[in-house]
Amino acid sequence: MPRVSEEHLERRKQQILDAAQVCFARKGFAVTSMQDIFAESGLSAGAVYRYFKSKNEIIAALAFEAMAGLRSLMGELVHSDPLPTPAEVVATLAERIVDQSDPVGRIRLAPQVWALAVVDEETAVFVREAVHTMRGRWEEYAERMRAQGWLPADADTPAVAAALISLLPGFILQHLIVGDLTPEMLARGVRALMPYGEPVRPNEAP
Amino acid sequence: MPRVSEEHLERRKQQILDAAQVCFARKGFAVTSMQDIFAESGLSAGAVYRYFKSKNEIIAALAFEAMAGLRSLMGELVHSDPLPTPAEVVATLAERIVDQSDPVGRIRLAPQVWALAVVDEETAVFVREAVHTMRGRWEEYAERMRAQGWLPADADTPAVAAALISLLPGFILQHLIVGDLTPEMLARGVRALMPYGEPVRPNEAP
Amino acid sequence: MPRVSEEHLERRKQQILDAAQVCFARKGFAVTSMQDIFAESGLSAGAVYRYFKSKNEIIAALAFEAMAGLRSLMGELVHSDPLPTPAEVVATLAERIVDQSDPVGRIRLAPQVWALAVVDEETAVFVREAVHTMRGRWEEYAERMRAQGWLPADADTPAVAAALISLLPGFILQHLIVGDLTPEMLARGVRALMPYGEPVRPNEAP
Amino acid sequence: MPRVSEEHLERRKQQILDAAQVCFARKGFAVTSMQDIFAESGLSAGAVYRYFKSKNEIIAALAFEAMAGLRSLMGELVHSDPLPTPAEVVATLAERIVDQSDPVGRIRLAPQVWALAVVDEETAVFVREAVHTMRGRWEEYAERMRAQGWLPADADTPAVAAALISLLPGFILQHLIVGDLTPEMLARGVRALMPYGEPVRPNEAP
DNA sequence: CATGAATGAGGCTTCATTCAT
DNA sequence: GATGAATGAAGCCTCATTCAT
Repeated sequence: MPRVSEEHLERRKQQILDAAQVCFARKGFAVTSMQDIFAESGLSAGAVYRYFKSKNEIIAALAFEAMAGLRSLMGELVHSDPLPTPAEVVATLAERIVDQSDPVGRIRLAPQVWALAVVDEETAVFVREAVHTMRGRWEEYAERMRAQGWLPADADTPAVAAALISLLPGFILQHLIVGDLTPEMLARGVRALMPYGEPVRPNEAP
Repeated sequence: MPRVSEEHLERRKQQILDAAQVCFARKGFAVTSMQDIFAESGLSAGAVYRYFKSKNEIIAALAFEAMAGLRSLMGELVHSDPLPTPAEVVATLAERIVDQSDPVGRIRLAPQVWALAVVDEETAVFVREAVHTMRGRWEEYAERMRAQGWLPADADTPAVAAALISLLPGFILQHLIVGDLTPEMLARGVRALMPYGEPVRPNEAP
Repeated sequence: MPRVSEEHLERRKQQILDAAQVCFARKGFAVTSMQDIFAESGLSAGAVYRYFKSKNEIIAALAFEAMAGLRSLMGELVHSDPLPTPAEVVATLAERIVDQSDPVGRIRLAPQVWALAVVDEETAVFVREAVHTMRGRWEEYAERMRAQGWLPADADTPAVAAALISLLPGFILQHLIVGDLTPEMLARGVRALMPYGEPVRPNEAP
Repeated sequence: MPRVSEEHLERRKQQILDAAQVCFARKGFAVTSMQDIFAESGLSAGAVYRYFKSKNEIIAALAFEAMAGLRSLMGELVHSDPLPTPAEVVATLAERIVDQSDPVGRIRLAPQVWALAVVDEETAVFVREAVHTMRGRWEEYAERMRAQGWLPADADTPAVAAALISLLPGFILQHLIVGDLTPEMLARGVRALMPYGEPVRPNEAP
């Protein structure tokens, strides 16, 4: 029978995660110290450790959130009607990504999580999970493309999904690190390469 | 053993970098300790510090090599004759990437470097540099695509380059973390989306 | 044990300074390791570093105290009534110095501080400050000497102050290093050279 | 049967001592590393270690030289004719000290040596030795003072010597650290306090 | 004789975590 | 529940010294 309300606990937890997120986005998982998180959250060491057993648990929670965020990003697009072109889908996603990449935005954690997943099996597990879910969404989309006649009847839709999904990390990195790639530009490139719905197909083989 | 040859020095430096590379690929920049590198290289602390002023300098050297490696990967492809389709280019690159992703392969460092670049300006500098060079190569390729009639005459080739290059990080991550994406599968997906050179274009707009 | 009293904190700080003082008096600033201080204080590394940011900060605090100690030594003497002779003043100061030169006495740090001040500007700053204050006191004394008729009316009292103050480092060093110079002996020498208040002046020029 | 001439060895040794002296004067014994000395001397590690068994041996050699230098400073003054007043002696010595306190001057080592002597018995040994020799010189001087009638017949000449010698460290420190005490000023102060040879004694006792 | 690469103990400091209050 | 002082292992790096060449 908890003395404090469930929501109080939840609020505290979120307060810690928010602070940690700011720190991690600023300095990365490794360089951020727990003391940084104490300071940013305004809580004491003991308080933070009441809600999270370890720094790794905070990282894991945030890594999970970051992946979940990416995953949820592409939820509804699949079912839009009429079927958006790949350029349109990509543009929409890229815009959402840009929205979340302010200095404290969740997206800034994505590259940290990927790097961690390469060397840490525990992290790899739910990155894989997130990728699989996302691929599922893209597969549905690829199937609608095929139904639309945008792909051959025998097209390998999982492969198409994998290819389309591959565009996103590249956009995120170019956006976060290089900083000069806009959603519009990406969409323009994709549209040139995959001109679905364009009045004239320019790329007929000779 | 003083007065050693220039190449001895170079060999030592490489010995250290190789050892560090193994450690970093295994545990990441942050978790790898200098002791790990001493042990892996078989050298003493003092010896390593004769060649590199700090752990950061080793990381920087390796990060640089990793980006340079990625960059050099796509050197000649641009000039192949006849012009390879995007699917072919991507397949070739993906194969090279796979070749280099064994436990000690340089590619395993790429995600670490990206993560670092997001929070460390110094690293960001040469990641940017590498991206710009790579984009240059892809732009040449995009221009050849246009010349070939695969892109509209007014196609935004820098945008096309940015879009195509975006595919690679996604492949690397899916390959390293999820492990189930092969070069062939990626190529299949790309070919379905960009069927240049196919006898019949299936995806005519209605 | 959080939320401790202000005085607890102060006590801890003093505990550390006391331990450091013992170590420094025994082995000098350079040879004393932080481990020595941890052991002597009975505190852990982390505890010590909670109160002092670095070894240098401990040295600085102690160096400051040592100089402040010397300075405060000669506070009241100046205003004694009737005016003590230089020999009396010097004897009194030397006695106090002897009192503080037991193995844990602050005076043992003075030579360390002087040595440091020669090569470290930061230390030099407050040694200078201490010297200036002390000279001020001696100048007041010199002025009373003049008023007493012990100095010519046009005597350069700052110069007299500098000369008198010069006797102290020499006494400290001879006491600490050679060990055979007592306050009485110094006073005897000074009295022979400056026989103020003696019934007969023996040193008339021919 | 040495392959190289005796004087070559001596020259090398001096070359090393000179370099070490520069380093020590600049940064102090503790902060100066052997690598600093290698660099300053232009010799290799092996070369330096051929002439000195350890860093401590270099310090000892230089500490000895520094004390010997101080000692030799006051050699001939004692026998000057006619007998110089204390103010004159002190002025002359102070001038010599100033001459040697340029950035690489031997005098800058004196405070280092004193500090070392307080904590290191080996150093203390020859500082004591130097002090004793110097006191011997000052005693001769004090005896001449007495013969001159400047001191009472029963004056404790060793005590007078100790008192006079005490003035020097104070001058050295004020000169090196505070920087505003000139030989002239010191002499003025001493003359006011010990007006030997002045036409009129102002400080007659009542 | 000289070189300078190599050693490795040990120095200073940080930081995730605990627990008495 | 909350606090924050305390812990101590471990990290990075320096440096006096050696010795193969």
